Amino acid sequence: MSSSQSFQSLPHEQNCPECGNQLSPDEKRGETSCPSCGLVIEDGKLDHGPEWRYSNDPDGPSPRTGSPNTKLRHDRGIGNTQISTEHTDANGNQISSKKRRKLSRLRRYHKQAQTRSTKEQNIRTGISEILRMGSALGLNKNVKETASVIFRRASQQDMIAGRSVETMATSALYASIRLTGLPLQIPEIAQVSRVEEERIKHGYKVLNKELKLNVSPRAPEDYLPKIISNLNEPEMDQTNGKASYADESALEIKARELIDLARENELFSGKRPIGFAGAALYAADQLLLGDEKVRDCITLNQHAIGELIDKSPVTIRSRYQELIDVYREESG
DNA sequence: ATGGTTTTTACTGCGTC
DNA sequence: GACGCGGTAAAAACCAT
Repeated sequence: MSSSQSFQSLPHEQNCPECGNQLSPDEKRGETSCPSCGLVIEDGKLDHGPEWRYSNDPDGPSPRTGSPNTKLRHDRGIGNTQISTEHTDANGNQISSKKRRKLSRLRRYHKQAQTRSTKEQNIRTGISEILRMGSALGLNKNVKETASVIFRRASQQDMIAGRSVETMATSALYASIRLTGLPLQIPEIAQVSRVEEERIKHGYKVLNKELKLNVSPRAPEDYLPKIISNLNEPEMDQTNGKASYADESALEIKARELIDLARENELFSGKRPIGFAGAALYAADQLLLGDEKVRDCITLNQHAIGELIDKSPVTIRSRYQELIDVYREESG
């Protein structure tokens, strides 16, 4: 199902999705926020590169050790520190029994600190779930990291109590997917989660509200590449050829045009965005073919599109009609 | 739970191959 | 006759409250 093409993230917005003002990056705090409404777009944008210098470059940063800071570990990676059980120090000298006792005590504290609270434990399992599901869905690191950040914040604000870690982890992943604009829907995520769809939906709602995630509604365009990439999948009827116009990019461009038109005319309210995406492709195909009745492609009929986006042909028809109406209006 | 809206289901007729 | 398409009424699903 997954193709590399369909999971690319969108370019970052320069303007606030909330109020439209120019965004200002705050280097010190490592976040990009809107000066007008205070919406934080990118939080914790730190340098996660290796914290050591490669050579004896005297101008380089002072060398620090340990693995790079990452949000994908419940303790951001610093828990990798180990206190050796060897009875010798770094130079191979014996350690006194007094010091050994101290070290053993430190070791114990350290271990406790790693998973001290149940909160930390929750974050640990939550994030490992996010990683598991993310990998199953073929998501890139950014999406998983964003999901982890959301999950961590949820935990810090005591939103996990009373809900299952699984639920909130899945919901955080879905929230991250929505923020990135990936064309994945809850049913697809539920397939790799251990949680029912309804719970994901609810958890996502809670996250959205409490953390003020400010997710914009789905853009129908986001679905186009995914649908198009499935148009000529091998599992589709082999007797069906390709479309007769030049290439698929023409189809996508036309479909985008139709969707833009629909947006200008405020047709989206209440309707499933994916329906517009499917219908726009259908309409684009019709328009591009024009009067050319003969075509070797029947993959783009209402039924086939409906199958691809899991909607009925009736829905395709309705959206198609709405799209064509504004299109005809526009072009006289 | 409820009520408004959208989507689906099931059925229709029409034109084309 | 099979197929694609358009329309419709009623049922079902969905969603905000």
